[in-house]
Formats: sequence, structure tokens, C-alpha cells
Amino acid sequence: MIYNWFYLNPRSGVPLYLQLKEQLKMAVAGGVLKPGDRLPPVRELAAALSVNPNTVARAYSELEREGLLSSEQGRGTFVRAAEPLLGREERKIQVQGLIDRVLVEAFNLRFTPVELQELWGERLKAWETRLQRGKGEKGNE
Amino acid sequence: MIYNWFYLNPRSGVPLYLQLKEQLKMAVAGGVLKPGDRLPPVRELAAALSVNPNTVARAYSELEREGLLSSEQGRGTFVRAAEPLLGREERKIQVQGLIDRVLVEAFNLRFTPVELQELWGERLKAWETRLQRGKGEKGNE
DNA sequence: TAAAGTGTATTAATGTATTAATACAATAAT
DNA sequence: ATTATTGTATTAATACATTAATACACTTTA
Repeated sequence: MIYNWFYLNPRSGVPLYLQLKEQLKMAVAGGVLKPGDRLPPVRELAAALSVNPNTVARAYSELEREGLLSSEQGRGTFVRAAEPLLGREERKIQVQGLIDRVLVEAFNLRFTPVELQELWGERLKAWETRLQRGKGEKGNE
Repeated sequence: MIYNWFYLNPRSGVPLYLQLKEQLKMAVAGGVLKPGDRLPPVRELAAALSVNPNTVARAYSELEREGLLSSEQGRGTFVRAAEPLLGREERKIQVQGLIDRVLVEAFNLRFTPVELQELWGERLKAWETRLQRGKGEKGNE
């Protein structure tokens, strides 16, 4: 069951819809949800997570705006198979911005470029193997 | 003048104190502000930026809590010279978390590990040279 | 010691975000 | 066609964040 991949904590301080968005992104990035997969209906997932359907709807719709999902009224919500909405150059700029912010933070935490390079390598490899693992499988178990 | 390194936009949607925090971090990470340097008094910087002194005070105090600055009542606020407050392991975990978030975002934007590796290398090098440049200089011009 | 310069704390005004309740609209199934 | 299923839009209640006004406390300097 795909539900088991999600867990919301109302007392964490992090908004429910943001927690869900984050976990949905993880599920897609990690291969648990694959392009074309259908997500649970808003009411169903909302019931399973004990939140208002609007909360799930907001997570879905924001992820649609960000190009990760695709919602069709009356049909359902799906993981987008095609390229995201943004163009190649725009996406690159966005990722660059993210990387720059990490670098600034890390330098302020007194990390050296060499240490950072090592840490980055570690994490990238970890995600690569995770993506590899989730390659052959199908469906939402 | 150090003031020239800061610019706040009240209509950007981003809170003023966050804009200032970000720019202060950049100034330190990039070597414009060096350990031991004194920052402008809250009232003075506030006047220069046309905001309430509390806004500057908040930026300063949060950066103090984060270990980047050090404020002393009656004396002023300075760039912290010593190691940050967090321990080595804690800092590593924090940076790892930041990196992971970038990776998730990037994968969802359909970047491949190879592309990411390249982009990361570019940005890291860019910051390295920037840090190098700001090494010999002294004071706030 | 008085005055000026500095960061800090308290309170209030205002805007924004979050969540829920409810009704609407489009599609699919019968 | 009718009903069930699905996403969407509107509104309201509530809490939180942001900024400003103002007074306070500590340090330096004359």
C-alpha cells in the first residue's frame, strides 16, 4: 500500500500539506512512485491520513503547478511522465540556486570545499543506488 | 561602505529580516565580512535600509543564535571568529539534510546524477575562487 | 558621573498562512 | 440518463508571522 509511505504529524510545526508534498516528492525521486502511476483520490488519502481533503488537494495542486504531478478532474491524479513544465534552462537555474544556498550554509558552518565535495559524493551515490533499486518494479504494491 | 552590500525589497514577499539574514550570510561566506569585523549598529543599518531597527535586530539575533554573529549589549555586533556552536557531527547532519533536499528537488526536475555532478562542480569552483579573492583584504572599505 | 551609543525586551497592529466546511464541476461506470 | 467518483473553488475560523512603537539595560566616552 502506498499509504504506508506517508506519515503526517500535526504537532511538528510543519504544515500538513508541506509534509505531504515533501513525502510525495521523496516517493517520486526515490522511485516508489513512477511516472504514470496513479495517486490515491484526495478524499481517500485524506481519510487514510486523518486530514481534511483540502489538505491533500493542496499538496496535489501545488505539485502539479511545479510540474511533478498532473491532475484531471473526474479522472484522478498521476505522476507526470513527460518532462516537467519548465524549460531546460529554467530548471538549471533553479537547481543552481538550490546548490548555491547549500554552499553558503555549509561555508558558514565552516565546511571546507574538500569536505563538501566528499559529503556530496556520498549523498549522490546513496540516491543513485536508491534509484537503481526502484527500477524494475511496477505498481503501488 | 558595507551598506552597499545590502538591499531590501519590501514588496518581494520575502520578509525583510530574512532578506537581510541571507545577505549577511552571503557577505560572511563570500569573505566580504571577516571574522572579528564589526557590523553597523542596528539603528544605523536600519536607517540606511529604511526599516525599523527591530528588523535589523532580529536578523542579528537570529544569526547570533545560529552561531554566525556575536552581539554584546552596549558594544556592538561582530562576526564570530571562533568555531560555530554546533558540534562537528551535528553540522555534518545538517549539511547532509540540505544536500538531500537539493537532490530530491533536482531528481524531480528530471536531472540525472551526471548532470548534477557537473553542476555541483561548477558552483563549488565558483565559490572557491570567490573565497580566495576575499582573502587578503581588510576592513569594510 | 553624565551623556551618547549600543543591544534587548515588551506590546500592539497588521497581514499572511493553514486548515476545515461546504458547494461546484467534470468524468466514469452502470 | 443517472449515480458515483473525482478534482476544484469559495468562504470562514484560527493561529502565526511580521513589523513597528516604545521603553529598558548595558558599555563606552567625555
